[in-house]
Amino acid sequence: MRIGELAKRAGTTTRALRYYEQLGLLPARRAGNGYRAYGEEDVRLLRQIRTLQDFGFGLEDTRPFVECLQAGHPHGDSCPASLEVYRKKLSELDECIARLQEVRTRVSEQYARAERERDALAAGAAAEPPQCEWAASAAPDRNEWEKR
Amino acid sequence: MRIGELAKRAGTTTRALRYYEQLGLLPARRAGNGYRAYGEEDVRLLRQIRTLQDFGFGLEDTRPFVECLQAGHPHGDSCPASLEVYRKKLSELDECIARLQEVRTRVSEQYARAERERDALAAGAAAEPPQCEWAASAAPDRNEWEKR
DNA sequence: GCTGGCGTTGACGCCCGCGTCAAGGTCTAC
DNA sequence: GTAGACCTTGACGCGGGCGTCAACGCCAGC
Repeated sequence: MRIGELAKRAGTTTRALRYYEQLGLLPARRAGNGYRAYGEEDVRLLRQIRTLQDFGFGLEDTRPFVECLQAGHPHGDSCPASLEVYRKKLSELDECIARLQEVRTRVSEQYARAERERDALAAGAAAEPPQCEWAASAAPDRNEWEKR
Repeated sequence: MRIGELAKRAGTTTRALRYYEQLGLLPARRAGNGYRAYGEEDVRLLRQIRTLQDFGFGLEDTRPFVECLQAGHPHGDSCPASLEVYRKKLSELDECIARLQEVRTRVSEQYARAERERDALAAGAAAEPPQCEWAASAAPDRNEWEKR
């Protein structure tokens, strides 16, 4: 199988495959004409990589899985190093989720406060609706709360 | 106030300030010698930027807040455009958190499965210690990872 | 023999928010 | 006058995962 077909079968691009080879993931044999030559096992490797990427793993994090498959194990996660990556990623995910939830809380607090203040202003304006101009200009200048 | 002092007071660096100016956030007056000159109001702008950045806002997302302050409003979020950014960010956060939780679930499933298989192998190895090779290779090919 | 579709390597581009260096100008203190 | 602490602009680097182009080779079909 040549690079184009492998890319198609794994749902990626030739550029990505060459990049993986450059990283030392997914090395390729060469045909007589210099073309890269792949086999069915490379499809598995590649699918393993893509699956982990979908999970947000970086390419380096996929390396233990790939090496595990290359070593002939039934799954990419049949090796201790892969399990270790799982554990690391799970704790990273937990940390990340917690951080995002904390941020979400704080942002929504800010949003609620800002809306309350906006509504308070609108209510105040509605309470004393049509005011003559000199009265308006004599009132505390709403638009210039900031002294410069 | 010159750039170094402003940076120190806002807890950032001169490089960041120059970058903000380049983006059109935080423009600066110039002193006679060409040095950038800042006032107290710039401290407020900068603190607004830094706060939002801590929330994970991109610099462009902070622009409405900064412009709102520059327009003389009491808070960076006193303007509709800022509220709109809040809303957009909240929905982005929700989406992101949901995605991460989904991923977390799937990764932990994979992890659990991989550990079960490891333990099963260990138990099997302990139960029938020396097994012939053809029997080991006849193991059932349990769930494939994923395709896509 | 020519076209077109594959393949090859190499190199630069992108995004974002700066860090870091280079080569110089300005101001203060001794 | 000179050290050193600040300032200026400009330019390149980085990380991750490729996209995209250039310039060329290989091979099948007409």
